[in-house]
Amino acid sequence: MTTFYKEFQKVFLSVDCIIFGFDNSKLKVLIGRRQMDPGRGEWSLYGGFVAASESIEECAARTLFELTGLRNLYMRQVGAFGQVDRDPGERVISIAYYALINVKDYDEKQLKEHGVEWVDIQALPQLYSDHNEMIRKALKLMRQKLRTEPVGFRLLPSLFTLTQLQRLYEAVTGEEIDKRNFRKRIKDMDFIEKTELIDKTGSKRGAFLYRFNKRTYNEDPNFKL
Amino acid sequence: MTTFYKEFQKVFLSVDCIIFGFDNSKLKVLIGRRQMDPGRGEWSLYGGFVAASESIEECAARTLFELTGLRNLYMRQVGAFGQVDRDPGERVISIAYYALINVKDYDEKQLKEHGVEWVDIQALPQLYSDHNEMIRKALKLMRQKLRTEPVGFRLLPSLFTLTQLQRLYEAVTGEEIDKRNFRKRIKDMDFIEKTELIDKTGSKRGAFLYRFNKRTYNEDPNFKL
DNA sequence: CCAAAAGTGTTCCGTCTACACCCATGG
DNA sequence: CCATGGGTGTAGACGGAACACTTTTGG
Repeated sequence: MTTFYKEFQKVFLSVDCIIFGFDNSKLKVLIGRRQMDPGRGEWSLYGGFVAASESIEECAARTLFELTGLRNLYMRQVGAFGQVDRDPGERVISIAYYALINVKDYDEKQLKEHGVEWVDIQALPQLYSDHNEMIRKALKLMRQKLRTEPVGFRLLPSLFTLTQLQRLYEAVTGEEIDKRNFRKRIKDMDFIEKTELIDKTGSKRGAFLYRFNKRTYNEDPNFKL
Repeated sequence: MTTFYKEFQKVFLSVDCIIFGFDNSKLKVLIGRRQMDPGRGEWSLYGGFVAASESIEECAARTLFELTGLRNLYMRQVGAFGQVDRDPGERVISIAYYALINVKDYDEKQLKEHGVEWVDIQALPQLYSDHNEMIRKALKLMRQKLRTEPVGFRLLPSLFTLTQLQRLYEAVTGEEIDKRNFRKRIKDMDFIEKTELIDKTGSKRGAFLYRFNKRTYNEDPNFKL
C-alpha cells in the first residue's frame, strides 16, 4: 500500500446515533451520560469510532447493535459535523445517523446497562458539543422521510391500531389530524392491511390491528400522509 | 492539548464539490480530469483536503473559491462517503457539497486553467471512485431544494426572463411545464419582481426581465414551484 | 349506566390542470 | 410578410378540509 497524501493532516472519525422511539404518544430520543473524557458526565448521543476495517455505515450499524442488540434497523445518514473545535481535545469529525426503533423491541435492562434513557424530543437538555444540532437536523430529515415514505411503521409494533398510527404522525408533525380524514387516507393505501386481531389494551371496546405489507407496497408504492 | 483517543485510527478527510450550472436550457456539472495519483487522468469532481485550521464547510468554500474565484456561493452538504476502499491508496473519507453558480459569472479562462468543463447532467461519463454516486445524491437533494426554496435564482443571472426561469425548472424536474400555469404561479409570488428592463437577446419582440427580491421574500416567505 | 375510545360519509371550497390565440419585431 | 418567441384567461376536475354522531364495553 502506497501513501499518496503524506502532506495532509489526518483526523479521528466517529459516528453518533440519533435513535428515535415512540411511546405514550410522544416522540423520544435515546441519550445518556457521556462515559469518557472529554466531556465525561454530560448528556450525549451514543456513538463510537470508525474502525479501519469498516465503512462509516457499517460502523453506525455496529454501534446501534452494541447499544440495542438489534440488527437491520432503519438508519439514514444525517451528515458530517466538522467544526475545528467541536471536540475540545483532538480534531474529531463525526458522521451522524438517525435510526427508528420500536421501543417495545428494546429491553429495559439494556437501557440501564448502557446508561441511556428515552427523553421526550420536546424536553431535551443541553447536550455535549454539537449533539443538539445533530438532533435538530436528524429530526428535520426524519419528518420529511415519514411524510413521503412508509417508514413510520418502524417506530411501532408490527401490529398496530390506527389510533396509534395517527398519534405517531401527530407527534412527528406536531399537528392534530382529523380522525376521519386520516382513516380515509389509510383506506386508499392497500399496503396497510387490516387484520382480524383486536387490541384491547387501549380501550374497552377494542380496536382492530393493522400491519404494513411490504410486498403490496412494492407493487404499488404510493404513500402520502 | 491532550490526546484522548490514542487507540483509534485516523483518516484523511477531503471535500468534493458538485458544481451545478445552467446553460442553453440544460443542467450541467463541472468536472475535470484528475491531476493527482491515484486515478490520474480519470474524470472527477473537483475537491481538496481539509486543513487542520478549517472546518469542513470552510474547506468546501475555499475549494469552490480556488476553482471559480467566487465567494458566498450557495452551497449545501450532500453527505459523507466512507467506503473502506473508496480510495485505492489510503483511507480517505470525503464530504460532498453541491453548489449553485451562474455560468455567466464564471470565466472561460478559468475553466481551462483548472482543466474542468461543463458536462450535461444527462451525459455524464464514468467518474473516479464514488463520484457518480455523489452526483446522484446531490441532484436529488438539489431538486428537492429547488422545489421548496427560492434558490434556483442562483443558477441564473440576477436579471432573468420568465422563459429562462421556466426552462430552468423544466431542466431540473425533467418535465415540461405549461407556460400559463407557470406564469400564474409566478404572479402570486411578490418577491419575483418585474423590472422595466427588456431582454432582446432571446427573441425579436423582447421579454421583460425579472429579479428576485430577498427582502420581500423574507417578509412573506411562501415559495412553491 | 356512564366514561372513553372506535368507527364511519358528505359537503364545500380552493387549487391544479388543460387548453388556444394575439402581439411585437427583426430579418 | 412571416417566423419566432412573448404574453394572456377561463372552465372543469380533483383533492383536501371541515364537521357530529353512534357503537362497544369495562368498571
